[in-house]
Amino acid sequence: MSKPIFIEALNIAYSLMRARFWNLHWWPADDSFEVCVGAILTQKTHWKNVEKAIRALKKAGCMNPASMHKVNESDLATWIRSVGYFNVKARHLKAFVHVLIEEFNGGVAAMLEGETAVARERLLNIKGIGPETADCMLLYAGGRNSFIVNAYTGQIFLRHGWSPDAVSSNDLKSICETHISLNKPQDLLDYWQHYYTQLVVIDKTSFRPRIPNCIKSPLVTLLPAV
DNA sequence: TGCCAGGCCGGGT
DNA sequence: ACCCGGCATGGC
Repeated sequence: MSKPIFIEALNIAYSLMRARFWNLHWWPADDSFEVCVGAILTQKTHWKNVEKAIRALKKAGCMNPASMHKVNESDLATWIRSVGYFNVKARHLKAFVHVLIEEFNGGVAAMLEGETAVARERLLNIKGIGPETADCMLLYAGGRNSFIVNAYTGQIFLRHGWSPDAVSSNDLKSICETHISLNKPQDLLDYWQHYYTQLVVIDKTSFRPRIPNCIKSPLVTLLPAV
């Protein structure tokens, strides 16, 4: 298992991000089912476009497990058109609600219960749900302690020298889950929820990863670049 | 105008 | 175990 160069930075970074983005909350949704739907819709997609689709689903009376299970896939696709990849995403939404209804009686909480690793594996077995989507569902809809690693996380960690290059997403996830910690475990959920949100927001506002050695992150103005 | 968003799947080496 | 094309609209 590879290790980060500068483990302390992971928790120090939180203080810096928190100071900058004070109490940034996520995930924007009315209930846990909507979190899951949003997680699938936002794959490689601007959240603005997801908002449109969510409004359309609500207008169609489809933003609940039972209705979404009943409607046909092509109707679903027309309502979520604005997110792009609407045909595949309609199929993935149907796959998700199928399991949700058939195995858990439509209960999102029930689906995300139990051993975290087991619940996560259950999600990953559904076509259209990969690591990031599963962890978003667990962390934001299920209130489970599953740290979310996405492309941004790796880029930002690499840029600051917090992880060696070529660290896999799985390794990065365990590194974070081991070292991004608190003395009070009961606050860990909130901590990890903020952490992911802030990393995404930082990257959206300040940095495009395709320029190598780019030093523009707001964190770098506070922490020396490695 | 062209580039790219809060990924994931399937098929090919 | 990686690598890559496909999926597709909308905003800047």
